[in-house]
Amino acid sequence: MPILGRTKKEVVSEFRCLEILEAARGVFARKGFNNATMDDVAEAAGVAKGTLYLYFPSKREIFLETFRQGAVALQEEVRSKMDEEADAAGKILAFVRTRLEYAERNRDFFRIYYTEFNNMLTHPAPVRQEFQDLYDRQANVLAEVLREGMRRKQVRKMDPLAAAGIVYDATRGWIAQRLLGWSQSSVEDDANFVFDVIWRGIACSK
Amino acid sequence: MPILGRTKKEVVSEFRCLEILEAARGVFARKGFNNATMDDVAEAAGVAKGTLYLYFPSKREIFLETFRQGAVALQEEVRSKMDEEADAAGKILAFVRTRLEYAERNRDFFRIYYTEFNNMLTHPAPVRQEFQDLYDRQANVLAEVLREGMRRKQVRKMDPLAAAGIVYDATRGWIAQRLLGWSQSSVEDDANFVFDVIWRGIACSK
Amino acid sequence: MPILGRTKKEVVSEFRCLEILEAARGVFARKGFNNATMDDVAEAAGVAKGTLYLYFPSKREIFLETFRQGAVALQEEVRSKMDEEADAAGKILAFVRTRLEYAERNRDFFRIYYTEFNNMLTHPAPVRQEFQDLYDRQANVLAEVLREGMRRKQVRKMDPLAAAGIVYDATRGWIAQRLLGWSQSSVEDDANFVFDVIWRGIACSK
Amino acid sequence: MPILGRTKKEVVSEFRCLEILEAARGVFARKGFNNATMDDVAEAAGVAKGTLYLYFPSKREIFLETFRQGAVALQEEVRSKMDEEADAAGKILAFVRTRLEYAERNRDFFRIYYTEFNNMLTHPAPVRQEFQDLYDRQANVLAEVLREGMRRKQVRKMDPLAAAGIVYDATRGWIAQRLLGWSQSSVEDDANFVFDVIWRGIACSK
DNA sequence: CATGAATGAGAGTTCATTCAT
DNA sequence: TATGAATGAACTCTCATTCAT
Repeated sequence: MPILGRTKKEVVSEFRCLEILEAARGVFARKGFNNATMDDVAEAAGVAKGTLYLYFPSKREIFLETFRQGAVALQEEVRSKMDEEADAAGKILAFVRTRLEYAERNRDFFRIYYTEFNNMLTHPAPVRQEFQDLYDRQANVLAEVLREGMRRKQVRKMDPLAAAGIVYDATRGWIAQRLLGWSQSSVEDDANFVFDVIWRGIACSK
Repeated sequence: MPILGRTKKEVVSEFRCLEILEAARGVFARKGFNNATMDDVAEAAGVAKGTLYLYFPSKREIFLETFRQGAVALQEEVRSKMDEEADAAGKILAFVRTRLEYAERNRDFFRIYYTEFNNMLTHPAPVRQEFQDLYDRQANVLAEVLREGMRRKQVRKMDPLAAAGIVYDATRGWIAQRLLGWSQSSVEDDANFVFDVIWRGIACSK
Repeated sequence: MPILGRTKKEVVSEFRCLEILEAARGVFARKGFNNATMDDVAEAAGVAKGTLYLYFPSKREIFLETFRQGAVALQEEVRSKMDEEADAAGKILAFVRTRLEYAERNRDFFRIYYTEFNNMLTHPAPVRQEFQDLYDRQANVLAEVLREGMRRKQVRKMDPLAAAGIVYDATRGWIAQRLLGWSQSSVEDDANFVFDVIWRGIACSK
Repeated sequence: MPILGRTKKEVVSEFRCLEILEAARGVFARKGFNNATMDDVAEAAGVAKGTLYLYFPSKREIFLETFRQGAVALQEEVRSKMDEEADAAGKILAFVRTRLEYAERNRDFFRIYYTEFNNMLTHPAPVRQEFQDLYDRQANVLAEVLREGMRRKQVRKMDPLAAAGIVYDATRGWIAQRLLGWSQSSVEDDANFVFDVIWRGIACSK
């Protein structure tokens, strides 16, 4: 008896999926993709090993979904926060701060993100495109902001995609440092610091 | 008949070691640590599997040595180029440019560097310290340059280690982009661009 | 639906365990511990190699269990038969005869027992104690019987443990000879012969 | 220039052989056949691994020679001591005592003897006969002594080979106990004890 | 003669995946 | 739908033996 276009079964199934992904995220973050076993995931999820294969076709796919989920959520949160801001400076600060905050709230995801992102970009062709798209979209949003900023003379003339790359990398690197416990400051302070340096780097000198 | 304190055998042995590392570097870069097998390495090196174990005690150790070698060489090259420069700006540009150049010449090493560096930092305790030290040393050199720059009023007052982190990450990120083929510019141009943004970000505004 | 406190699964699992041990016993008896491979055992048991590791943590542990099983069963059978007898002579005859009979019925076990017992006593520390205990217990039972016999003037005054050693070794040696096919007599006759010699050796001369 | 039918080369070669066997005996005694490596043996002998193969065709053959040597020496010593005695009792005591003494002086050999003797008897056909012969010869000497004793009414009527087996096994077992450190008595006392029990077991009751 | 670097078959063990229940 | 016992290919590492020097 379909309700709101979804049967009860579908709801249960989706819920199970999420439970598994939640558990998997923790396991992958703790052990890394290769050292995590399906037994680990099954145990963490409280289901039998075989059950995992009812919801996902392979270990790799669980992993990727775990990753996708976090990446999409991150991206949406970042875009939404950026949208609330009016100018380039505000948007870029929002970009940096939101990512730092998200990382703080989703350490498991970010640990995966850092340990496996490059892996995925460099090695096995099949998934590569999907994640490159994810990056591209994010970078393009940033580039668009910068382009607009240039039009308004707030940002220096430069390759917008290149500048986006620097914003991205500086943020990314800073999150890694926080994850490794190398920063004692608040997220707020760190975000402001990174933004400050970057913004001076790309802003029109008055 | 020892020549210059080394017998012929020692020379041959060391040469064999290097051959294996060379081959291993390629394999690890192509497949990643976990997916590379000792058979792969042996075949690439043109020796039998057992031979690998005459020169290295384990797969892990081959990998680490591969890594160490590249990291140390990189560090030395960077430091030497920085030493040739007189002031903070010159030294930082040297830092960025030398790393980009080195990456260009040692793509295999950098592919490993990116895919496994975080892995090592986050996961298996035993080696962690060694590679953290490597990073620390590099970061400290950079921080010292910045500190000196601040004293001379060339660099704004800020946490030198934090600033070093940004220089480091922006460079690192840029190299990744080049490795992924996302930049069409010359190393020279890219280095100048990254330096330009960073330097404006941290320099004393006139 | 648990029956008698055991689910069907547990029964099956235990049965599988026994199947594997049975097969392993044959393999180890035929080839010895070192020359037997896990492939051999798996094939003999009619399961895949990986299955062995569902039931036992290592080759060594399969072997030891194989051994333990036989040794414990032997010991219990011997002790029970000895208990049925009233005096030292009867008990010692029971000791000799039961061991010979058991060996006849469990040739595989005894082949292992002879080829690996000393091995275990002399070489690898970890298991040693367990098997030494097994021997000690058996020897002590025998010694106690002899002590009682001395009290009743049926056995000559002598070190009971030393005498127990001789009973033990003579029996052990005789079993080896039977296993090697060097005796044509019946178990009964051989048992009587060994007992006769030993008993005259240790009994009080009238 | 052959002297006494042997060239200098042959003498050196034989000496080298003995050195290797000496070293091998220690290694095999300490680690057992399977766990001893040719590297171990080479190192203990102070030669290169390849050299071992100049003198022996295989690891197995070194081991067997090690064994043969000790077994033959033991047998000769035992036979010679028995020959010095006039009657059955004296000869059997000589048998027991000489073996115990030899074991005391050649612990390495006996450790091998016990850990591998059965191994060789039960498992790999090719060598089996040789060592069975060794046992047979010894047992036959003993049986002959007993037969003569029976003729002289010193020993009870019984199967001489069977009785020889018991003498053999009791002695063998006792040596094992000494090797394991389970006896505190002197060799002399132990020999007398074993002889005493056995002799009463087989002697004509007056 | 002596060496020891090189070999490669083969060992024990792991684990993603399947499938009968 | 859920299970988990079973699978077997693939892994790292060992070591007796060979052979160019």
